[in-house]
Order: sequence, then structure tokens, then C-alpha cells
Amino acid sequence: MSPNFIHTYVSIDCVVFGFDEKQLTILLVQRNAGTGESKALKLPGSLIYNEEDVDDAAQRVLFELTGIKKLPLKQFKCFASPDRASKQEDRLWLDKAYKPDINRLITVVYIALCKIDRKLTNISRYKHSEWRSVNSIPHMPFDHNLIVGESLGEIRRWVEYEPAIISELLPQKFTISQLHKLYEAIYNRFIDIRNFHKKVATMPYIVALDEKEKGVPHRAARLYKFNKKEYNKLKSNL
Amino acid sequence: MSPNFIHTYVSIDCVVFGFDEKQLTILLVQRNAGTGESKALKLPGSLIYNEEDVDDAAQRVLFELTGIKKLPLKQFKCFASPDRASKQEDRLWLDKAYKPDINRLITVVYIALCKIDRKLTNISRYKHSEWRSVNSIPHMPFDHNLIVGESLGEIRRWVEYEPAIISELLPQKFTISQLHKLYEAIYNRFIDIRNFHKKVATMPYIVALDEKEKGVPHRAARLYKFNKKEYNKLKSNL
DNA sequence: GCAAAAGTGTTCCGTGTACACCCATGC
DNA sequence: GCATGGGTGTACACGGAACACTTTTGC
Repeated sequence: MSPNFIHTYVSIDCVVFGFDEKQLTILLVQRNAGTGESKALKLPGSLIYNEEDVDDAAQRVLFELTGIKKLPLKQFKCFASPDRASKQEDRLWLDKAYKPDINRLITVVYIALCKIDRKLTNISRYKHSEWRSVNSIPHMPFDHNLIVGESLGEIRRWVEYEPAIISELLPQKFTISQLHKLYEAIYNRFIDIRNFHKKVATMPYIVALDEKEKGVPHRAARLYKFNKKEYNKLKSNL
Repeated sequence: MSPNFIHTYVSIDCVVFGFDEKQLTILLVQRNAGTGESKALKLPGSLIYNEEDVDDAAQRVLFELTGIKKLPLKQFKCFASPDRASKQEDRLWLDKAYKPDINRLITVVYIALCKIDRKLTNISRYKHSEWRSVNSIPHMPFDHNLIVGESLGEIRRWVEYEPAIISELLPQKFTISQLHKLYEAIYNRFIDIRNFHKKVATMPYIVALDEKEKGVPHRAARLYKFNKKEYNKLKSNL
């Protein structure tokens, strides 16, 4: 057998999307190598364990990060450029965080969705996590900026063939206005509100409630909820 | 550092699609562990090298298999279930083909396209390769049957957001009828031929030639070709 | 009464779909 | 002349896109 076959660690990284009623956001964590000299934000991630599937590793990372057992998530892509972990600062961090024999790192990226208003109970080794608007992502280690860029295209494709997932970014009860802004944020373009109302009216799985929002300094909007049964019924008819 | 992090080999596997004028086909190879007692067909693949990106590994495998330097290809998904290589027969084969310390295998699957009439010059260690209709895929080792099943959905999505790639499965000059049958094979449903003609007429990148097919025992069909420039022009207008 | 956001209809166009017959050619 | 596949047109339904004003409520 050729000795040249790679024998390596494999990690997963998660791009956790949220929505702050104006913009798409991503949950980033602070690198912590014990000493704390590096405050750079990065994508949450981890090496995977011996007996662990990559999907399970992603769920584990998300649980450690948020305290939520099952977030909706989807494998996106494997990033494996030989030099993705070759920057000096990144190697130093790997040495400290893990051990000094990691010469290369292959990562499988997951896209996950999380309602931004959920109370996150950080169970993990992360000192700090924060939501950042996709328009103000800082410079990050490894190829994490590249990954985030490609993920924005991927979440759009995801919504297209599985529109239901969009409800994972909204509260249980939401207004048309919130849904509208979320669509605009994901597609990154203006959507006419009248046409949008009509479109929502044709979706049997978005159901109006006999309830209005409260405490707003203007006319209160009607609340809606997502109906999973109706959605599945519709989907199975295709 | 936890000793429990996986430290493993990583492979790539390729689902190479072709089209035999009737059905979608996939190029499979024969397992060869030297002794040749196992004749099972499988997806072509390889462990990846130390300094090799996964994309490059896929191109390498395809070159070794077909003699073609650059086939159109696309990363599909990483398969990493802890027991995907745990069947007795698969472990035995791994032992022989590589070495006996592989306890688990993570693979990154690529989808590639290849005109089925290209002369393939098998440069590699594969004894034998053959095109199999997607409707008669044999039982294969590891999770290769699962992978093929999921790939059929993926090639459909690929065609949807990058229609140009469909021409990679046809000869340079092709008839509407061939294109029609290919669409029917990929979407696995009947497509009305008159509507299809109209649709093709609206695609500026499918251009009619002043040429007809020859040697057919019936009215000869007009030939068409794919125009990459027109396609790119159209795409950049979005 | 005014600021702020909610909610509502019509018209037009392009695309998808259903559907059936004549044409050219080789044998 | 007949078998085989090639090539063509119309009518309808539907969904997307453009476009502006009235309503409700809190302050």
C-alpha cells in the first residue's frame, strides 16, 4: 500500500443561520486555545469521534453550542483544500487546541437553522458566542469566510426545494411582515408585499390565527403559524 | 487532547453518469483485490493522497478510469456512517486492496458526466469497467447502492440550476429526439414532444445546424449543437 | 391628527400543458 | 405503399410581476 494516502483527522463545521427581523445572521464562536490571546471569531465546529457519523457530530456540536438537542440541519459540502489550514496563525491554534501533529484538516460543513430568540445554553468549551449579520462577518480563520460565502447560496437552494424550513427561523407565531422580511433577506432582493400576501394565501401550510400581535405602536398585524401536516400532504402530492 | 478523535483514511467515489440513447447509465468497475475471487461491481473510487484536494482526487480517479483529463464533475456528499464499511466481505476486501488497519472509511462522493460513446482507455488498476443502466444496478459493496440512489435525485437538481451540463451526456451534434429522451430519462417521466420542441426553440444556446443525421431507416432528423457562449451570455443576465 | 405599518385587487404577460395530424425517407 | 420516426400550432390555465391607496392603532 502506498504510504502516501492521507491519514488524517476530520472535522465538521456549522454555519448556523438565524434571523433578527431584519437580516440573516450567523452564530459565531470565539476561538479559545486556553490562553485566550486570540479573540478571532470562527464557525463552531469539532473534530469527529471514532464511532461518530458526521451528521451526529454536527448535532453534537450544535447541542454543545446551544443546548438544543435537534436543530434542523443539512450537510452542505466537504472542504479539503490541502492548504486550508496552512496559515501560521491557524497552525498555532490547532497545536494548542488539539495537538501538534495535525498537518492538514478536512472538514464537512453543515448548514443549520436556529430561531434567534431561543435561549442558548452554552454547554461547551466555547467562551463566547455571538450572532453576526451576514453583512458584517469578520475575518475568520481557515477558510471560514469562503465557507460562509458559499453557504449563502446553499441556503437559498435549500429553501427552494424545501420551503418549510423557513419556519425554523421564525417564532411559532409570526406575522406576514416577518415572513416577508425573511424571504427578502434570504433572496437578497425586494419582494412586492401585495404579491407576497397573495402567494402566502395560496400556501395551505401557512395558516392564519385569530390572534394579533400586541404592544406595537401601530396597527397590530395578524399572526400566522406553520402547519406541518398540510405541508407534508402537499409535498406527497408531487 | 482526547484520543477518541477519528484519525482515518478518506476516499472519494465517483458516480459517472452516461446516456445510451434510452436510459441513464452509470459506469461501474470490478473490485480487484489481486486474487480476483470477488467479481462484484462497485463505484470507481480511491483513497486520497496526502497533498491532494478531494476535487483533484476525483479528477485523478476519473482519469485513471477513462483516460480523460477533465470530466465535468460536482461534489455531491460525504458519506461517513461508522458502519458503512463493516460488512465482513467489505472488510476482507479492504484488507487486501489496501491494508488491514482500516477500521472505518469516510468517503466523499462526486457526480460526473461522460458521453457514453467516448473511447475509454483504462489506465488504472481496474480490470474491467462497464456501463449499467440505472434500472439494473447490481448489489454493490459498502453503501454504494445507497449512494447511487441519492445521486439520481442530485443529478436532477444539478440539471435544474445548470442546464448546460446536459450536453455533456450527448454527442457534439445531436437531434432533438436524443435531447428529449435524455430529459425524460433524467426526470423519469413523459415529456410532450411538441411542447419540448417549443421549449428548445426558446433556448438560444441550443442551435440548429444545416445538417441532418445519416443512415437512418426513416426521415432524417436535423442536428443541433450546444453553444457555450450563448449559454454564458444568458446566465450572466441573471 | 399624524406617524407607522397593515392590508387589500386588477391587469398583463410569459410559461406550462393538453392535445393530433401531416411529412419525409428507406425499404 | 407502408412503416418509422420527424416535425409542427392552437387554446387554455396558471403563476409571477407591476402598480397605490385605505385602514387601523398608538401616541
